[in-house]
Amino acid sequence: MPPTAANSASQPGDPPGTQRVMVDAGARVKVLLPLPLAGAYDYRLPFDLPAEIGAFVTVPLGNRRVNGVIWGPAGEDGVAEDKLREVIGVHPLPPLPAANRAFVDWLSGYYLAAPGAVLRMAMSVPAAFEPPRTRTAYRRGTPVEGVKLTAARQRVLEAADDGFALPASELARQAGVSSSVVKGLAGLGALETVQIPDEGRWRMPDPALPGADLSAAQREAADAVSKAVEEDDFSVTLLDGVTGSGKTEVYFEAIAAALAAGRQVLVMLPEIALSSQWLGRFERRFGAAPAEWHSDLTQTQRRRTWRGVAEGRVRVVVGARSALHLPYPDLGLIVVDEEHETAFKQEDGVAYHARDMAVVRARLAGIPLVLASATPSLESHVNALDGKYCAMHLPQRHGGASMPDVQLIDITKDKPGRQQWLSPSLQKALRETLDAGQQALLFLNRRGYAPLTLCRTCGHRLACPNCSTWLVEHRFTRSLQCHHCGYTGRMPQNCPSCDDAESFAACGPGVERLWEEATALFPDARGEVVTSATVHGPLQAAAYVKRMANLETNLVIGTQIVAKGYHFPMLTLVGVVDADLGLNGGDLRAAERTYQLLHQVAGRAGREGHPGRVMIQTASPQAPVMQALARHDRDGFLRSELDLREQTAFPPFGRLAALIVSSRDEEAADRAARLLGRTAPRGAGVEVYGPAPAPLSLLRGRYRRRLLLKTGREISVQKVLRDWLKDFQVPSQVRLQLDIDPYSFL
DNA sequence: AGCACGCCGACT
DNA sequence: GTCGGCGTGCTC
Repeated sequence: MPPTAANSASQPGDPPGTQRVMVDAGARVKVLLPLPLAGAYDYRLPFDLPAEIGAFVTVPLGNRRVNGVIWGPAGEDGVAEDKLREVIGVHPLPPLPAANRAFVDWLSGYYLAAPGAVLRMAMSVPAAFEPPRTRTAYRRGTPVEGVKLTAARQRVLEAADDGFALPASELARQAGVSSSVVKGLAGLGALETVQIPDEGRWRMPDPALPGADLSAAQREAADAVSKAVEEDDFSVTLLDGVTGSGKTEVYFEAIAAALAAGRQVLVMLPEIALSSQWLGRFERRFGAAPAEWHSDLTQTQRRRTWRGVAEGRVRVVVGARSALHLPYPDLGLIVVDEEHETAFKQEDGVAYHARDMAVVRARLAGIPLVLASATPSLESHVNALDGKYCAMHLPQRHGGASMPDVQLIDITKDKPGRQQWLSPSLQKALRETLDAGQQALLFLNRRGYAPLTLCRTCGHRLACPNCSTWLVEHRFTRSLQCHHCGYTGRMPQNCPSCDDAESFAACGPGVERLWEEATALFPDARGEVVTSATVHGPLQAAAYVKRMANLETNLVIGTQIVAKGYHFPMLTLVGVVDADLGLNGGDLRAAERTYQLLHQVAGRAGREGHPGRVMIQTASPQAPVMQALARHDRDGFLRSELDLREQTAFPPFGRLAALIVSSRDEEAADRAARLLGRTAPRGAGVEVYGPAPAPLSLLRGRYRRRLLLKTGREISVQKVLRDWLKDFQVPSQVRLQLDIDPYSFL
């Protein structure tokens, strides 16, 4: 290749969609490193090392070598010549696609994060840059005299006759023999052993396989999203339909269209680890499993998938937030299922919202995006109302199942007994359901036995040593836990304050305590507590699903992990024990989240001919969110929430950014926060609240102060923040975190 | 993020 | 006297 070639579209073996833009040989180049540095560093590209923009390279940094990406030409006016060092090597990989590079820059600019910190998410697999591991494979060798040709051996040699090297197991499978025959032949020299790269084999999902029978409404929506895929331009479709209305089948048709066009597809699910039913449906529809991307993968799986995506061999990725950063050379469609889920908001490291960034990624790549939800977020709902998103409604439950009857129970009137949490009417309904041989679910979004333990003698409360929170008693594991920092201790015998024995009183219910109450009331029930601790990982989830399907369990007491995913036809009663739980805390989205969560839990009740009923225990049955749940009036609820946000100029009618100042030294955190408060920007459409102690004023041993910046919709919070912080020196031992569009107000 | 440099406590 | 703690600062 001529080293000065300005452009070349692609190279042989490149995945489709690859654009290679060469950098001048010998030129200065900007190399972005996956480190939290202010910007890209300049390096010299050696004359004998051709490379293109986006190439993955190794460069020297201090006394070590790091991998990075050529971000572009640098010009001669960068860093001093005597500091400039040379690029060491170029990795034999397709370059990071232009859309990915633009995405890194965009995300970094929007969330005010170092571009290298964003790139790090795209380069999270160090092993991907190392030469592939090899595995032993077998192919035809030169014929050897004196080898006894049994029938089995004959078949193996025939299977190997095409000259392709195959692993022993694969060759044996083709020949219909065991792999010992293959290894035996290799030992005799009749087969040649070679080392082949261990790159993983991906079966192609087949879009031509027949899809599900679609209702008229589904057909219309499926046609719309498939058309969007064929138009191959940026668009957002909001698929809005209740649980069971068949959203998945609809967007499967969009996936089929993208696959038929030879493009890659990304499907984002909020909690991929618990989505085995989804994976099964995909495999039945397309005849092959998608590649998974989530935090439970091994290093080897990560390497294979990362490279499979980069080299275009992986066609469909289903993953959590981080799947957004994989180096797709030819992405043709993104689907975000359960788009309202707060799990899409990443809180640690770079704080970003994966659903919002999926929109950006689609826009930068010029491809369609499908958002699916039974309870769309207010933001998406507004965008649909404004015509920015194309809204497709799927009105009915597919297959004729009716919506469950929702009944509000006023617990101030229909009172549970002392130290009890099940109201008489919910108890009665449970009795009826169990007697009818059906299943019931009690939902309480609180792990453990009791959220607070205090000493009856002196009033001392058991608190976390690292956080301003109460410790939660877990009786099953006989421990005390902090649900924020992971602190675990043993339940003390005596009060740590007054040393009185047996003086502890549990306050309030957790699922374990509810289980105690329920099994005392219904000794015949086959009850089970389901939380992230008791059902951890796909195996335990599958075991739980099996116990439910076989009616081995008929009473589930669970936290929010039972809210989604699984459908059990005999589950006909859902009891929400404390519907008001999520409404405290002054969170902007508290009511919205409560609606989404409870609607989802309610959707567990009744399916396929068994009508379900839902009983919601609340102290404020007149609250708009409770009324909306009872009347199935989602749109009315969204309207009232929207009005509220508009009056208060909160998102999406205004913009928010949070500044969290934290330090192990409380005084230092206070000083820094006060200084920020004094230099806060003011002006039309700009308001700053605080500093105030953050809702968790002590978290993981750090004291936290918080300021909130609120601006009008037309004002860029990023610009205001940049101007504000331009001259602010963050003191040592103080950390300043920025959270643009904060969700959690903790 | 690493890694070196640098300035104060307990050890071969 | 050194070994080593982690605070601070730099890496093209």
